[in-house]
Amino acid sequence: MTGQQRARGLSGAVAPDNDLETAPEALTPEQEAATKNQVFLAAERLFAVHGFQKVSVRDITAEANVNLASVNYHFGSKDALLFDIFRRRTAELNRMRARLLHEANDAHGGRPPVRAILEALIGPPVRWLDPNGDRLISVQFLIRARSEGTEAMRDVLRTDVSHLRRFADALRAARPDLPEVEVYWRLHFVLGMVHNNRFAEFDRLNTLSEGLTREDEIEPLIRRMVDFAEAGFSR
Amino acid sequence: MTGQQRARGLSGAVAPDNDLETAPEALTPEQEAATKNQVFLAAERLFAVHGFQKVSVRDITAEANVNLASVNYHFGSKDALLFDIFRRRTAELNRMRARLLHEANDAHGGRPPVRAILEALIGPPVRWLDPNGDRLISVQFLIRARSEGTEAMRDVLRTDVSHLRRFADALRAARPDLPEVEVYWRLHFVLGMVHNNRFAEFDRLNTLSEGLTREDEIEPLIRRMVDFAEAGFSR
DNA sequence: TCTCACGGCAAACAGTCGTTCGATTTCACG
DNA sequence: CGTGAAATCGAACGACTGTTTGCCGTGAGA
Repeated sequence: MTGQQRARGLSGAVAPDNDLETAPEALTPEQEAATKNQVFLAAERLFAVHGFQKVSVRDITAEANVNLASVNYHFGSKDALLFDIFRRRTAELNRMRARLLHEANDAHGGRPPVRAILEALIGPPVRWLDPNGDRLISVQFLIRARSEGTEAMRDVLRTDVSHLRRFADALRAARPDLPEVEVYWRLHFVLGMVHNNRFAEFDRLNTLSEGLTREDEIEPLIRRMVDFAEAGFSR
Repeated sequence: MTGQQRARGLSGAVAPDNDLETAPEALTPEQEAATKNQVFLAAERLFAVHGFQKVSVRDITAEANVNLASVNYHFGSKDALLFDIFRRRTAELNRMRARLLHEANDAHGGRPPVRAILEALIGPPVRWLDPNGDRLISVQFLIRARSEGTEAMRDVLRTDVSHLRRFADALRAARPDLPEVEVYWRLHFVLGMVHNNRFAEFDRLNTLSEGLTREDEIEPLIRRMVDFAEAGFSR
């Protein structure tokens, strides 16, 4: 990111003809309460599209139309803002996955088949890819966090596997005939499939297939991924 | 990356007791010819481990024990150095894959089965993961380039799919019964599996499996990946 | 009406970045 | 030995980074 313009407060947007009035341009309640949220959303969007290191605090505050100091005032630091976004989105995704896994447990007497487990694992992050939803940015952010995140984020990713363990346990229960280590490897492969759903990879796939692939058709994509992964588990 | 020490020439490493001699410490032939190569290798190693934006030119030249200006003198710019590494390693990988695909063609009368194609696609980059080899850094660099690369690198990745097209064509020939679009999607899934083989992901997998998974056993890993992918293509 | 904590603001801070400069050294070649 | 091109050197440049500072306007509660 190169050309950035000075972040200006909302009062800077008044029409230039009422200079004498100099009305303080009172902020509406939702506006003044929304500054922190505007920063949050602008940062998530910019980070998701351009990457973490390439987006400066000035880029964020300019995009959010707030003052430069807002990031440090509301979040403490740029890294803390990053971690805040990461933590919230990760929690949302984990909650969604856990609920689907729980439902699969209920529907299958505590022992869901492989396919139901994979649907709970793959479905939520892929459903977030829907361009008609408002989650596309969030999932791109999370995918990026995996390779470009701060030290704190990488620590969480590396050490906090409690959520994944529930899926690993469920898969082991569904395939007790399989050596344990094989289950872990196949889970790793499935996660690789999911994490590969970046904008750039879709672009490349579209170039290769000459427009045949349509990543905006979400449910068919989920079905394809679950089909592929289930087949991978079938032996 | 924080603490960097001033890059010093090789003459700075002379023993301190022969100050009077002040011999110019003549560089051996391989040393003087090696400056560009030292920069290349140091940069590849640092980029592979820490990421592109986090490594400064000063970090590189300090690691390579050369002068700060060497990067710009020999490569033009930091981005050009990055692109040079990317281009060379990509060409090597593509050559290796193409050779295996060619051999598979010869061995199967021009129409290799899915498994042979997948082995040519998966084998080379995973074989580079061997910690006993000298390619581990290169493959980690290439994986990182995929999400953190410069604009020029992303352009290449997005538009130059000529190499992948040979694999897509081979897979379509091996599975003429399959709708074309399904082949492209499954190829995308396989590539996702391959690109997920990062240090951080292995760390996470090891935490999850409590040390059961051994990513340094290369051939078993290749077999697992090909098994999984072949099964995914089996329907 | 006064008070005060809160949030927004412009400006500056100290540090790091990639890159460039001019001088010096090196070394093959005549 | 002398010459010139290539390579290396220390030092600096200007731009950009995240963060901090001091000031100001606001509005709810005493």
